[in-house]
Amino acid sequence: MPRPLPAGFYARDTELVARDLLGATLECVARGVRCRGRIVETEAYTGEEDLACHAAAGRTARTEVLYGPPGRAYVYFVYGMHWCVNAVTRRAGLPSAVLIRAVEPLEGAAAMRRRRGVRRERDLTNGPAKLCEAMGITGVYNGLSLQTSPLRILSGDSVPDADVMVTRRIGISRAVEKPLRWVVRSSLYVSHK
DNA sequence: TAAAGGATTTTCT
DNA sequence: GAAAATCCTTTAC
Repeated sequence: MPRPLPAGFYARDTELVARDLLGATLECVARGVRCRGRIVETEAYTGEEDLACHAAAGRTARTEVLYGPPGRAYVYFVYGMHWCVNAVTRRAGLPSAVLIRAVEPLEGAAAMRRRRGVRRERDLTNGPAKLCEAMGITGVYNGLSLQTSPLRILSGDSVPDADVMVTRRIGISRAVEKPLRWVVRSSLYVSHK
């Protein structure tokens, strides 16, 4: 049986955590229904100096969780309608996190279809807000430990380096300095996107 | 397949 | 007041 990833897993360099989260299992128990998905795409937000990271705005009510201990969920609301979920990384005081960008349904696909509406199977969870809607993840989970129910990340498959793509993504429109973000995804996701 | 525009509200300037 | 760690639909090629 898979076990929750230990606290030490998250207390490392954010890009490493993003890489190693591939293949792990995201689990959410909402309204008594358990959904599980295999993580296939992640994105690293490295800290205050990363202008694309919410922590670039400094310590505010919104970013408080980012400044807290690693291994907690940072769930934020964006574009007036979407939720997205992150795993907080590095020690308390260093605000950084890994955005879960896509999963492959492993369990609870029926509930996912119900929440998302009738869609092509591939469109169920292939985006950061799509997977939250599918699994029932909302702001009520913000700040919770990822090692305990209802929202957890469990050890999963190890993904060979050969099956991992790493993209150094540059740019947000308004910034003078370019922020750096690291997108990491498995070829399994790429192949059927 | 790609590009463009709208939805909708929180957040910080 | 502007932009946002997105998604969906429509329109064009």
